[in-house]
This record gives sequence, structure tokens and C-alpha cells, in this order.
Amino acid sequence: MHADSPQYEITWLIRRLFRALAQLADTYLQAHGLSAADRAVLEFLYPEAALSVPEIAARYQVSRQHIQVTVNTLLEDGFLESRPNPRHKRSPLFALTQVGRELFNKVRAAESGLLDELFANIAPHDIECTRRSLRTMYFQNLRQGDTDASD
Amino acid sequence: MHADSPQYEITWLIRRLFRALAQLADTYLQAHGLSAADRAVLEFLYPEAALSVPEIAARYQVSRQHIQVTVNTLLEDGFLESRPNPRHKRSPLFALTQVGRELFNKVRAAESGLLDELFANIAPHDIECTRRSLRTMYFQNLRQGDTDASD
DNA sequence: TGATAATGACAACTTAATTGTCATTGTTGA
DNA sequence: TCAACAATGACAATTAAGTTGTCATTATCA
Repeated sequence: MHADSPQYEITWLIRRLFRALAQLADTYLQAHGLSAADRAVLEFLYPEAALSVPEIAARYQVSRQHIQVTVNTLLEDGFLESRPNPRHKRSPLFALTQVGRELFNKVRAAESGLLDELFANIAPHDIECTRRSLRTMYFQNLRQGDTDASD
Repeated sequence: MHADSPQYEITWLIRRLFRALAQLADTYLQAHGLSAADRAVLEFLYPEAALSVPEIAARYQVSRQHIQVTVNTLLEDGFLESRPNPRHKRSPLFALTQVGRELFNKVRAAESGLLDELFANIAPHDIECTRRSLRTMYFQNLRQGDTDASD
């Protein structure tokens, strides 16, 4: 790579790491019949959250139609259950079923070994510091999905 | 988000940040008529590198056919030029033209303000440390494209 | 209570990328 | 040296993820 500001290099690395992580994840996600979007939805609800489709879409920053389809599939497969939504009668909340939680746990278990390898050569202090930086970048600047803007 | 190991949270943040950065980038990339793949190719060649299509594909970790199309387009648009490849007669090397370099500089300029904002609340020490960690993760574990495996 | 907005459902479309195939041309090892 | 093999570019078909558009229905709230 060409010489650069550390800021630029970090964003470059995020782009590269995302692709590499996604390719890695595909192997164990496919083994459970899940797509990246399925996984993201499970992740947003794990372990005890209950959110409506528009809320999940807002947090994932994708269209609500896309999440609608994903949620419907996960519901059919028995990984999610719907509950009445006190804030909106027509738009139920979705939460993980026991089966859904177990599925997500399996996914997490499958990747934990890979995570250990990935971070094996990084000092705990550096891990903490990286977490702090990325958190700040995301939560202070880039996360949009706090308010639910529908379409 | 649910409570987690810092390792897990870092990968979660990388996934979220990638999406957020991609959405941000689309605005200024589209303004120059570029796709994310176009940008990646320019980035691999900037400022003076000369690589063949299979080499770029290997580094970007996508199929060579995909990069072939991208490179052909950039070539037609005058952002790349081909040079003889001393290592392979039929597979030329591609490098940025002056116009291509200027284009990439413009892209970089357009995003530099955004980068400053993004990192405004992160201490220089943390930026360095984050760069170090992400570098290690990528170069020691996930980068595959060193050897060119064709198909 | 009535205008307005949000939701779910469905369909069409877009974009990025993969996979498959083939003719051609290099490369390389016996 | 030259024959087998591999790599390349080109093209086509396909897949996957997601967007956009639309509509009927039903809430919300001013």
C-alpha cells in the first residue's frame, strides 16, 4: 500500500478487513443456512432484545423491506417469535426464540476459535484501545439508526 | 449491543463501520462516476504501482473476471494505461495515467474533511494503536492475495 | 374524527460479484 | 525443442444482496 495518514490507512484496513471477515464468516454461516443479513438480525436481537422490523432496519441502516423479508424467513424457521408492540399495534416486536438463541450461540462458538487466532498477536492493551477508537468512530459519527425514519 | 468480548465487539464494529463508510463514500464516489471496485483498483495502483489484472484480483480477493471488466472500463475512460509485463507477455501491467492520479487525488481530497471529523475525538496515541492492531489482523491473518492463484 | 403517516406485502429492478466456458497464447519441464 | 499444460482475456449466464416503487390497510395524533 502507498504511504498515508494513519486515519486513511485505518479506513483502508476496515474495508479490507470487512471483506476478509465476510469471506471467512460465509463458511460457518452457510453451514447453518444463514446469510449475513440473517446474522445481523439475530445479533441485534441477541440475547433478549425485542424490536420491530422498522427499528431493526433503521439500526442496520438498510431498507425496511429488506429486513421484512429476512425477519419473515427467520420467523418461519422458528428462530424468532413475535410479541405485541406496546408502541404500535400493527407492527409487532420480534425476539429470539430459545432455538434462535441456541443457533446464535452455535454461530458464536464456531467463530470464537477464529477470533482467538485473529487477535493472537495483539496485546490486550492494544485490543482495548482499538475497541475504544472504533466505538468512538461509530457511535459518535456514523451511526444513524437511532431515530426511525421509515422510508 | 449485547455485552461481549472486546474481540467480538471489534469485529462487530468493523462490520458496522464498513457499511457506514461505504454509504458515506458512495456520495463522493458517484460524483466522480466511480464504483467501490473502481476506487479499489485506483487505490491499489496509486501512485506508481503497475499490476496485471490477475494480480489486482488476487489482492482485492475477488475474481479476475470482475477486475478485468473494471480495468477495461477505467482504461477506456483514460484513467489507466497498459504497459508491457516483463513477467508475462500476454498480460499487460496497468498503471495510473496522470488523469487517473488526479482523479484519485480529487477523491482523496473530497474525503479528507470527512476523515478529520471521523477521527476528531480520538487521541493520536489511540489512532496509532488502532492502526497497529488492524494492520496485524489483516496482514498476519487475513490477507490471501500474496500468491496469484488464477482461478 | 379525519387527515396523515407507518406498516407489511409484493414486484420489479439494480448492482456487485461469481461461475462457467472458450479460444488463444504463453510458459515450462522432459 | 516442443508438446503438454496453465494462464489470460473475453463473453455470457447466473446469483445474491439490497433498493425502489406501489398499494391496501391500519394506526396515530392534531
